[in-house]
Amino acid sequence: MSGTHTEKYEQQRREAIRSAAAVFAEKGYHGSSTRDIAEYMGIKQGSLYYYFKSKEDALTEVCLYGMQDYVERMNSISSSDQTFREKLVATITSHITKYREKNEALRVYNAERLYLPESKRTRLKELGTGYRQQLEQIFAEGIEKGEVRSSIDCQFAAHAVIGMCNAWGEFIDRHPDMDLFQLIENCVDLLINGFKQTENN
Amino acid sequence: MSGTHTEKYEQQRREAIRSAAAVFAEKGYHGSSTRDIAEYMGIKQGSLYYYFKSKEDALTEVCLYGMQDYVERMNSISSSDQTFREKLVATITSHITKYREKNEALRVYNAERLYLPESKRTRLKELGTGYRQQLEQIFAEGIEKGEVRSSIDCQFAAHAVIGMCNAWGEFIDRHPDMDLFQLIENCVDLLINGFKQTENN
Amino acid sequence: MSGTHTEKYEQQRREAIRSAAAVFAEKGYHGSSTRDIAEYMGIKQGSLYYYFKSKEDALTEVCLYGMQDYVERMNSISSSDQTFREKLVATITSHITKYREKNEALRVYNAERLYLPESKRTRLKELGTGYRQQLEQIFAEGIEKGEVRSSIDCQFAAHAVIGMCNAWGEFIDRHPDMDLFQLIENCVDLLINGFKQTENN
Amino acid sequence: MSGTHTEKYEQQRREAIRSAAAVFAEKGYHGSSTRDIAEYMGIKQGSLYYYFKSKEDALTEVCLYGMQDYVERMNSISSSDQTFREKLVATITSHITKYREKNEALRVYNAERLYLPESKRTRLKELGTGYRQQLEQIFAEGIEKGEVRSSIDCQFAAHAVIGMCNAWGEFIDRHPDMDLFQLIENCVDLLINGFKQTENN
DNA sequence: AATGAATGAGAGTTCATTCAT
DNA sequence: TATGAATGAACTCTCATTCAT
Repeated sequence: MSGTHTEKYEQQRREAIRSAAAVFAEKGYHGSSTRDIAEYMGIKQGSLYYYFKSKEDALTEVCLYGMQDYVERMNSISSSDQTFREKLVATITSHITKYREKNEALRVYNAERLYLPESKRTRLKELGTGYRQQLEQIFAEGIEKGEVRSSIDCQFAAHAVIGMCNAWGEFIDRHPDMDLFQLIENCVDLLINGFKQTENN
Repeated sequence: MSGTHTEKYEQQRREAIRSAAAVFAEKGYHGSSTRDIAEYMGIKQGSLYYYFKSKEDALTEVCLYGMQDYVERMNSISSSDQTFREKLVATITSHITKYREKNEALRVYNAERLYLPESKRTRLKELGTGYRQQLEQIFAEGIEKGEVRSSIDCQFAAHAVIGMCNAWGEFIDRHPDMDLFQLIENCVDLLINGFKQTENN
Repeated sequence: MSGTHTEKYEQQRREAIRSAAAVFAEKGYHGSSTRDIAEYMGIKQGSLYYYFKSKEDALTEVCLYGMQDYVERMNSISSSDQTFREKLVATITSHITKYREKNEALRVYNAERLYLPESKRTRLKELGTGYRQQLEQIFAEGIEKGEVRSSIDCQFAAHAVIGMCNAWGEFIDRHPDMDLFQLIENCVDLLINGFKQTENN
Repeated sequence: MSGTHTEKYEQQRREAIRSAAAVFAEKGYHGSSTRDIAEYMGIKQGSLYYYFKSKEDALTEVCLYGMQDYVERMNSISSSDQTFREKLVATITSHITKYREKNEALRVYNAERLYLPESKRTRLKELGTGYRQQLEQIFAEGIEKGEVRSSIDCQFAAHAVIGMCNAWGEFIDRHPDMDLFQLIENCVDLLINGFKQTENN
């Protein structure tokens, strides 16, 4: 891909993806027009098609973009040698702060990816599945080390963490004044206590 | 409202709301056309306007409809004389099973209400706030009775429960074979343990 | 088809087909815009889609319309009990006068049908083939009765007649003052002499 | 024209005309994009404008190119000292084989020239008229020498030959397996017999 | 000699909405 | 109570064309 295009092109293309992310995040995929995106970017509508083959293509790119470093952070968390608790804290922190960093692309991924046709969703699904599996693995290790009670279903646990983070993500997006530090602490507290080893279990 | 219209009209109107809910839930608000809704209902596109002033009006009605008995159930749970645990179980069960009963209206409320202009959202906000406050109250009582540790922030707790239920709701909607009983049990387990009184707290 | 729509609808639809025929005939399929057609018909662009599913659909209908009574006339000629010469005269007359009657639809069929996807062309092909085969049959009879020399290839003959008529059709369309009577006579003369039995053949 | 440009330029320009011919022939004038033409030629869209002032200009050039050696051949046939029959055979053979040689430019001339504005069509008309007049002259000579009956209208005859050849040209273009030799023989046979002197005429 | 980037106009199509019947 | 017919605005997308480099 790089090599076939000039530096300027790639730069503008990234800009286009970011613009699409911002607009989709605000108005939703179907609620956004290509003119909206172009205007946000400061070019004319028709010129968008120099960077995207179609509006759907734009959505695909935004979703991929949104997942990428999200997944990368999980890779590094998962492969580190922290304890279960530390890894869980890191995961939650990473996930929630991404929303505060206004990572519109991730929100778009969560809210709009289902509008993509199956064929364009395969790569996205792989990324999502990869993320979840690493989180499951963290829980599995937690059970091994006795930090998590063995009755916990790792799949359930992973989904629950992700779901809760996304829910809070949406929330803080609409409440910009919220104290993230306190929120993360509360989440960690809830989840750690909810999953941890108990005397009689 | 009632009184000016015949019985049949009201009946058809409810049918129109349910149709709109079904279509919005499947395709999203902007992705749905008024023709889609009319077709789903078995009437012609123009006839919809006999029941809705506009498409936006339809969304408003759907969201209200989606919230109504959801909130009502919470009213009866909240005012019953069950224990904290029982109330939490009832809340989660009510919330999650609503999704399995294909309560499309609730999904639409969660996913699309933000497309409504502020003015049309006031009543919805009141309902949502009411729901959350009752849930907060349940936690407050849990703390009083020593079933929940006092360090828990009731607002946080309520939001967390709602967020998690919605997340699972979306999930089971895409996984129709999932075992709801097990899921609810896992949720209850996580939340009860996550919030409950501990020795040193 | 009839029965599902009102009388007015069918009437307007026919009007739409005629308008499309006129516009396509003048500017070609790709050179015509749906706005052109609508304007010609005296309605607004968007309203066209009440009568056609797409521009391509309009082309299909025009082509079918153009072939229909053209083929019907051939049916009646072919099944009459005229002599070979009379049938040939009738065919040529019918074909050429259709162009003078400003049967734009037939011109469109000839010039633009290849832009239709294979799937939409089957019915058209059948009609065209039917027409040609009846003409071939006329020649076959001519041979039997000794009016056409037996060395003539009926397929070639039929194609030649059709091709020549179309060529003249285009021509007279651009030369509205031309004397059709003389032209038809010349064509008949050429073809009859070209195909007729000779002493040494 | 030559003199202001290098050799390479003229070479590339001819290549551009041939490319435009090929693309126009396949998709029609309005159905072709300048990008199609450029791609066919192996250059970029914008670069086409180095060789053509506009798309319309390209069409003009293609039509001229298509007529040129077509007319030249007629010149040499017409000025040779062959018999009427020989000249007719040569004309038909030349015309029909041009289509098999995939002379796209000629097809484009026939199918698309009417899209050009009057002003750009004068030179084309001259060429076409010249061609036809030479063919008329051949018939006139045929009458003089008693090979064609005197009642024949030379204008009609010339048009008829051209029309028939074009019709078959289009046909063989869609039927690449057809036996050209047989076809030409049939055409000659039809036309010679159709026009020749008869006992009683 | 050729291109990358951009544009403005216009294409086909959809759709919320209206209204006479 | 419901519909057929129409509309106008908006939409996604294409394309001929320009021009600095």
